[in-house]
This record gives sequence, structure tokens and C-alpha cells, in this order.
Amino acid sequence: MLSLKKYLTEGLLQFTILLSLIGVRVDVDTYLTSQLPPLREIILGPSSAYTQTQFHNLRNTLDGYGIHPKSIDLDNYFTARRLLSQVRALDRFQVPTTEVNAWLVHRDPEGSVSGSQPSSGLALESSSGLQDVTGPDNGVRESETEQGFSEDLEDLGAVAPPVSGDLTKEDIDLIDILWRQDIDLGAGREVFDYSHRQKEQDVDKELRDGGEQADTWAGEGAEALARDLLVDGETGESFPAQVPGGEDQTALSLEECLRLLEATCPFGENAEFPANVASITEAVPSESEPPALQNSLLSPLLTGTESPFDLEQQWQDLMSIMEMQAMEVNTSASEILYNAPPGDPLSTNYSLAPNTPINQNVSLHQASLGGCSQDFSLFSPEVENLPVANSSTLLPLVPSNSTSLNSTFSSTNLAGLFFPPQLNGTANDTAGPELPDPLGGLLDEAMLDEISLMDLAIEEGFNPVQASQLEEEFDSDSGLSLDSSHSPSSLSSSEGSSSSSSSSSSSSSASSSASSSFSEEGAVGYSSDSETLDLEEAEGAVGYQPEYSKFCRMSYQDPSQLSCLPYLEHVGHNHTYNMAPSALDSADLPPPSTLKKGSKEKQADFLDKQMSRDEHRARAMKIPFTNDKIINLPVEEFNELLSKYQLSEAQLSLIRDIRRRGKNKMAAQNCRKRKLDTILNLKRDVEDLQRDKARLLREKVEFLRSLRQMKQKVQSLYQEVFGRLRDENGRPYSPSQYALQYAGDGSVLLIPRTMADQQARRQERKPKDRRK
DNA sequence: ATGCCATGTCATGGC
DNA sequence: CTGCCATGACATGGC
Repeated sequence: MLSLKKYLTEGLLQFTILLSLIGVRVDVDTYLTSQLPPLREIILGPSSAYTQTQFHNLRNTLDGYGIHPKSIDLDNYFTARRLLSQVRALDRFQVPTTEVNAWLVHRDPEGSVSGSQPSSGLALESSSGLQDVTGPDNGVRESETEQGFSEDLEDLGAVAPPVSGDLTKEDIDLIDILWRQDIDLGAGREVFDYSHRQKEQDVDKELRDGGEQADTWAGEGAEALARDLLVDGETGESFPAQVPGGEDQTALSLEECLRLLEATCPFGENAEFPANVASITEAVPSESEPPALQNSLLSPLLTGTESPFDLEQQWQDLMSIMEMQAMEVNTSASEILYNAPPGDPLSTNYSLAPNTPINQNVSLHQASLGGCSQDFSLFSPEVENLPVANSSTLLPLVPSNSTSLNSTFSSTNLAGLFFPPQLNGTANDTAGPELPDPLGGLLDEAMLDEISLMDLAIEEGFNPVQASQLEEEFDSDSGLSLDSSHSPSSLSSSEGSSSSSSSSSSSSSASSSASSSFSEEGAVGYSSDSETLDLEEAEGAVGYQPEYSKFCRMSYQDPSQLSCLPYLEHVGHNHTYNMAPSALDSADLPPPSTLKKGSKEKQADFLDKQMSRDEHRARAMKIPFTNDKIINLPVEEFNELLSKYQLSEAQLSLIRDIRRRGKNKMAAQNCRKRKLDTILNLKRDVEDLQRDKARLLREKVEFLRSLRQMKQKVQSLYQEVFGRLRDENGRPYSPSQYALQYAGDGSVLLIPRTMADQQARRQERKPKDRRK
């Protein structure tokens, strides 16, 4: 369903844009606003799936709690909304075609990427393609890198099916011919392909040792690209300026793009297409926008995009969302079930602000949960007298069944009545007064969506824990709440990789104990080990980006925490934890180029410098075997080795010292690494707990709100029923003398006030007695 | 010159 | 008891 939705949405958008560009007006509004649930939901999404998560995260951002403000998902969401509004705007404003500059349609074929480029073209500054050159035939682009890349994007749920799957050979040839035509412009496809470059950057980051080259993409890279984007005066084409080493860059003109689209499927199943169309329209006011922004639309894979957080743009997005949601609710408001007759106090009570969303699924049953009785002070004395236990027996009073009660409640406008008192997640004043806030409506909508999700989960038989898990799943689907990956299950999984990686890289003698100790450590959540290890060991690991984003998020929260981030912390340092000494030795060997340049003496000096003190000692004492063997051999083999040689007492002592020191060295490395991971895990636990606390506080506020709503409704119903009662003379009963009493069987009795007070006191005593 | 940090080493204790 | 590991404390070298 998700892929179908994206497929349809992007396809429709592309088709619409195309039609608009060639002059056919498409009234998207009729489709979007019409009450055709399937299509509407396909295009706009099932509301809570998107809005809940994103608003939730937006609120977190505004809280200053946790979410990196540069989060690409927010951008993605907003731009998706913006894209819709821009598509709508297409039939109002005709985008001048001369301003539609260049579209990225495909990445490079291998052939146009210079096959002579050295494989070290992963550096950011180098413009050579990321993917490996598979061969001179540039017609077929089915390298593993290509497919893997598409799959990666697809896995993240952001893209349409890969192009190559549906392209015929002629199409691909045409594409390549077109690209080659633009090669003389010096434009390469991957120049615009931010995801491409981002991935490249990631791999590069892993490969690079020094921190000096670790400048971020959004910093110099994006600026450099923005600077390098030139506009052809004649054609209006925009193409990157000649970057040194960027001879393989091409760009597609609009005409070529259209031709290309004609040649391919009608919807142009290229995932990058709609994104770049959006970027084009965005680029109209600001002539050259950083590529990071347009690529922010590409996929959630690019979560780490560090484009500047454009507050104004976000505000526009907020406004557009408000507009859109107002439209949604206005059109759906007529369908709201109002069971109360006109003039009913209920309807007057709950008919505020019709253009705000509705909290579905708030049931009286939930709201009358115990433990909230302290909130009764919010009530009028009259209702306060009602025993809590009887509130559920109110149901028979409602004209129809409980379902209609729910629907009646669902028509109540909580957003108009309440506002979350704590925007700050750490605020403790949950019962505080509702403060006005310009974002209040929006945030409230988000919260209500969130609560609706909770309610839905509860109604469907989930327990609250499952509901929260459901909520977290929504968060994780967005790719924003990355901490959901730290659930116990993922901990255990990463734990497995942790132990395996450590054992694989440790010496054979230490591997078994190392893995066993690691699994013991897993009880306290020992997962970051694998994260950093995977970075170091698996070059070009694709799944690494979310973790990096997570660290970005953390670092944003507190810049001083940068020092604690393993990834950044390891920059410039040779963290060779868990690497076998043999690997260390080989890694310490100087590159061949330096060997050629230097004389043999220099080589010897260099090697001497690379050797440890123990190695020097061993050489001085003429130990006949390597320190590697001394340290890493099992005891039996080690003793066997010693027995083979006639060694002096000094030599034996040195060998044992070397072994002891070597083992201790590795132990110290492991120990420090463990310590670091423990600290990081503790920090993450604290964050998780803080997030849970904030969520629970929000839920509490919501429940209190619902409870207050219920009480008001009960009060209204009470007054209505009481007001309609007449005595035998046809006169209304005096509220000061009579009261309604709810019996356990659902019946309602009219009893004198004095008796009601006595019963109420008895009801109050019972729980106290039970507590004792 | 100084402080910080990563790393190596030693001492010690537990298994 | 010996070997191994974990870890606190200290030393050292680089930045």
C-alpha cells in the first residue's frame, strides 16, 4: 500500500506537472478535496500516518527536545505538501518555462564516467562517479552499485521503482546519447544527484582518516555546487560550471528531458523526477538553490542533509498545512455526526472552531478511568458530586447507544478547548492553564492525532505498551525518530554483530572469552560497538546514515556532546580496537610511494619509529619470533614455541613481559571501548527515558483533557435531563432539592439532594477504606 | 608552556 | 597456582 501510494502519488504528480507544462490545465483540487477516500488517502496519506508523526516531531523540535532541526524528513514532509500546493498552483500561475532549467533524470552510465578515473574518486572534491565502472559498454547500466543504490532507496520507501527495470535498450541508448550531448557542457548527472553524492560522502567519511577533510557536504560541498551552477544565457539551461576533474558531468535540458520522458514510461518512473521538478519550482524565487534542498526531497535516506533550517520556509509549510487541513476538515465537517438536536447545550458547547480537526475515538470509558479524580476540582460542584464510579452508568441516559456517544464525542472539538500546557517536554506543570500560542492549533492537531492513534490502538485491543510501540513504529517509519532503533530487539541484534565483529577481529585465543563477555554486557545494552565497528570494518556501509543522523541530532541538542560522539571522536585518531596486531602491523606499513622515495636508511628509521618499544626490545634481545606470535598464541602453542628455542633467562623474561603487556594492551583497549559504549548507552537510555517521560506527560494531558470533556458532557446531559423532569404538577424540580442518582443497573433515579449527598459521602469513604 | 586526549603500561583483583 | 581478563591509576606522547 505504501509503495502503491507513492507510486501513484508521484506518478500523478509527474503527469500533472507534465500536463501543466504543455498547457493542459489540471484541476487537482477537485481530486484532492473530493471525498473520495481511496484516492484522497492515496495522495494525501492516511492523515495520521504523516501528520501525526511529523507534527509530533515538529513539536519536539520546538521543544528543543531531541530532533535535529535539519531533519530531512521534516523537509521531506513539508516539501511533499509544498509540492502538492505547487501543483495546485500550476493552474493558477504558469511557471515560465524558461525558468525551468535542468532536470536530473538519470545517473551516469558507466561509460560516460571516465573509465580512466582512479578508483579513489570517492573524495568529495572529485567529481567522478560513485559507482564502479563495470565495463566500457555504457548501454547497460546494471552494475551492482546501481541496483543496490536503487534498492537502498526503495527500502527507505522513498522512490518509485528503478528506472532501469522498465527501460528498453533503446531508451537507455537514447539516454546515454543525450548525456553525451551535454558532456561538453561539463555537467554530470551525479552533480545534481545529491543522494549520490551523499552516499559518496558517507563512504568517503569512512575512508578518510584525518578530520581535516571531514568537512560536511552541506557546508562547503553544497556551497560549491551552488556556486558552480551556471545558467546558460541562450537556452536558460542551468548547468554546473566546470569543476576541476568534473569532465564527466552532464545535464539535461528541458527539451531533452521531455523527449526522454516520452521515450520512457508515461509516468516517468524515475524517483528523482518529481523531486527535481519541485526543486525547479522552488528555484524560481531564488535563482540557485543549494542542491541539498532539492535533494532533500529525494528520499529519507538523506536524513542527514544539513541544509540550512529555513524557518521562513518552514513557516510557509506550516501555513500551507494549516490551509490544507482546514480545507480537509471543512469538507468533512458536514459529515460529523451530531446527535444532539439544535439548541442542545452539547452542540453549543462543542461547536467551537469548526476548522480544527477532531479527536476521534475518545470514549467515555477511557476518560472515566480512576486515578484522575484529583481533576474533579476542575468541575462545577454540581457534577463534582457525582460519584466517579457512576459515570460509566451514564450511558443509558444517552439517546442512542455508546457508539453514538463516541461519535458525538468525536465531534467535539478538543483542539478548540484545550491546548497542551507544556510545549517543553520536560515541563512538569501538566495541569497548568492552557497558554495561548501561535502554534497552538497546529501542535494541538498533532497531539490529537497522536492521541487518536493511541486511542485507536487501545480500542483495537492493544494495551498501552503496544500502543506506544505502535506510535514508535510510526516514528520510525518516518525515519525521524531514530532512537526507535534502540529498542531491545535491535539492541540484541546489534549485540550479535558486536560480538561477532569483535571476535572475528580479536585473536583466536581471546575470541571466545571476548564474545562471551560481550554477550554478558548486552544485558545493559551494548550496541554502539557494532555501530562504530561496522563503520570501520564495512567500507561503504549504506545503512550507516541513520546512525550518523542520530548523532547529528544529539550533537545539535548540545554541541558540547560532540566530543562524545564516537564517529567524530574517532576522526583523526587511530582507533584500532579489536584489530588484530597483524592487521595493525600491516596498516602501519608505509605506502609504496614513500618507500620508493626514501632511502633505505629512512625506511629503517621509519620502520623503527613504527615499531613499538617491545618490538625494539625483542629485536635487541634477538627474540627469534614475532611479537605477534608472542602475544597471540595460545598458551600451549606459546610454550611449545618457547621450548623449540634455547632462550636465555632475560629473553624468556622479556618474552613473557611482551606477552603480558600485549594482552593487557588489548584488554585496555577493549575496556576503554566498553566504557565508552556504556556511557553512550547510558546517555541514550537517559534520552529514551526523557522522551518517554515527555510522551507520558503529553498523554496525561490528553487524558485529562478528555476527562474534562467527559465531565462537561456529563454535566450538560445531567442538566438537560434534570431540566426536562417535571413533577406531578408540571413544574421543574429544584436542583437545590433534588439530584439525579445513577444506579448500578443503569437506571436513573431522582432523589432528594440530602440523600444524594449522603450517598456521595459513602462513596468517597469506600476508596479510602480500601486504600487503608 | 599548558592542557587535553589517546594510548600504553602497571598493579590488582576476580575467575 | 597459573593464566587470562578487566579495570583503575599513572605515564607518555601528540596536538
